[in-house]
Amino acid sequence: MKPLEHIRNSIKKALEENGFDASDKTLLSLEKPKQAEHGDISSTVAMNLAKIAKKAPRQIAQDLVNSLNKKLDPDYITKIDIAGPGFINFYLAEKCLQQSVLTILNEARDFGKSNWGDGYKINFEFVSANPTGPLNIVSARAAAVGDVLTTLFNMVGYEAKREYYINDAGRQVRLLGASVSARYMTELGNEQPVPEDGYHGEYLIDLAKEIFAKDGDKYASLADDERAATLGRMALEYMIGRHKASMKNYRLEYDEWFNETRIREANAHQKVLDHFAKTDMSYEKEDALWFRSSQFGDEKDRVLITSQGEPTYFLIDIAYHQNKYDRGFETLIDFWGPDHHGYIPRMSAALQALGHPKEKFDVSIIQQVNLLRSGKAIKMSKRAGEIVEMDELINEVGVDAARYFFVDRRISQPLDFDIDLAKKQSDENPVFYVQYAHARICNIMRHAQENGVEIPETADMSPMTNTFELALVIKLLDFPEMVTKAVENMEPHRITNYLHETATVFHKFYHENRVVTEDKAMTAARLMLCKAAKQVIANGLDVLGISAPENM
RNA sequence: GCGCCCAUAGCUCAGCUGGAUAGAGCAACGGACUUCUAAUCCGUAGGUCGAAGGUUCGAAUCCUUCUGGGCGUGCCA
Repeated sequence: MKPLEHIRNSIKKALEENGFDASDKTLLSLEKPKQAEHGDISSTVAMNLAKIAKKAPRQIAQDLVNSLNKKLDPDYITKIDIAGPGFINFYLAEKCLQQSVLTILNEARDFGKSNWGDGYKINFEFVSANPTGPLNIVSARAAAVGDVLTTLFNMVGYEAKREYYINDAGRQVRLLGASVSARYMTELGNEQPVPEDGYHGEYLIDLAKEIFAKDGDKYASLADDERAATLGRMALEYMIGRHKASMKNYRLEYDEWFNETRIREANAHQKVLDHFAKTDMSYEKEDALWFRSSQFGDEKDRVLITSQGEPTYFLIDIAYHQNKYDRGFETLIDFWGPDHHGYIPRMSAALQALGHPKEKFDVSIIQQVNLLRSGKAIKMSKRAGEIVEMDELINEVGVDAARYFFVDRRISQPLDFDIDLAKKQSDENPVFYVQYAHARICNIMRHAQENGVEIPETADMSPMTNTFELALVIKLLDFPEMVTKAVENMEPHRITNYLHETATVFHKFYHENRVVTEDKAMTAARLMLCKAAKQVIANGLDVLGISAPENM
């Protein structure tokens, strides 16, 4: 058993023994004291109980410690203190930390995993960009965040899937067709303007050229709307293909690419309309059909069917979300761009009206990205081809740096992405700092082997006693805790922070302790410690989808 | 007007759900390579946590108001 688990279990039993309710998981959370003299692990449970129990926190702490002293294994804990207003501080036994190195290595790739989520099925939908143009920078951030969070949820025992919704129908697709058709005719020498609200990006000129090179003037004789439809389908396919290629290049594998057409062809939105009609959730006004979203806290009611008789995007989207529930997902989590936050109340309202509890649908807004080059913001305008594309950025800075930077910030925070920094191969760049720690460990291993020292499968860890070594183990043991916290708070940046801190602790250890020496027992123990550090850093980088280089 | 996000060191940000003396990284300055990679480490300096109230044993963290910034507020998607 790992020391944190042991402490947690013991606190739980101590709580029960003293007549407290121990079912609240948050009561059992542990923290690391900032000052070394406050021990290795600390619990605030006594202070948190003070209000409920209406007793002095130090008194509660004393009662708990009395129980704890009877339960704790001296192989794990050498001392328990009560300090300040009622902190309970635990001092870990050296032996316990030494053995923990072996535990980490034993769990290897599974170190960090747990069954906290209990197989609960969650659908993560993210990016879902319109297939009318290349993916932009915000999509790149959403992709990184969504991918990493899905990985984290799966690590702690949820059954989480990645999903991408493709809007391959509706008004914007017609506009795409009209736009590419205009570009195509222009290519043939019959200049036509791209519709005002169409897509003006250069990528459609390129596509028109491609079509012309392949098929010549084959489509010129078609009627305008027929040509727009035909070329529109080609453009759609081309764009979706590009989106898929971008994601693959970004090391992101979706479980599902879901076409809007599937909803429309199955007439799934009709079921939503029927349900709303039956439950009096909809009404007609000014030739349109409205949904009573204001009854669920939205500012006003929303249109389901326009006065022209067309289903709105909103209606189709409701049916799509219902479809996700129908496929067995218990909770839906969407990541949307900042321009969509006004859309949350109406979708939440619709799903509640369909009988889904409010908490079964959650949206996280991923804030915008500002690209910086030479310290200045790059203007990203959606107009007339000034889009800075996701692929351009990835090609310039690399997948590793891009993923790290996009995840290294709270998602509710706008992100400044410094292109120069991301490319820099120096200590200023956190990605290299972390990767370097991994490469450095690999190098120690190589050096050992070159000098005839075999990398041990196991070792007597008792020579490992100094503060740098023990500090490293304590840091490594914190990894599963970090993973759980990242999931609970939907905060993937905790993983990058953790990795950076771990790299720091390792570099300090490296600086103070020579690993491969004449002392065979010490060498073996430190090699084991290095292996454990390598494993944890690799696991963390793996969560982020970032490579763990053997040398740099 | 209303709604969402935000305000912490010169810059970029953490701050583990209310805890102990507010921390990193960059930038600045001063040190450490005959050593398993100096892509590293050590040290110095830098703060009225936007402002004012409130809640309590205790607030950067929770509540209210204000100031200042970003975004949104279609029978678009």
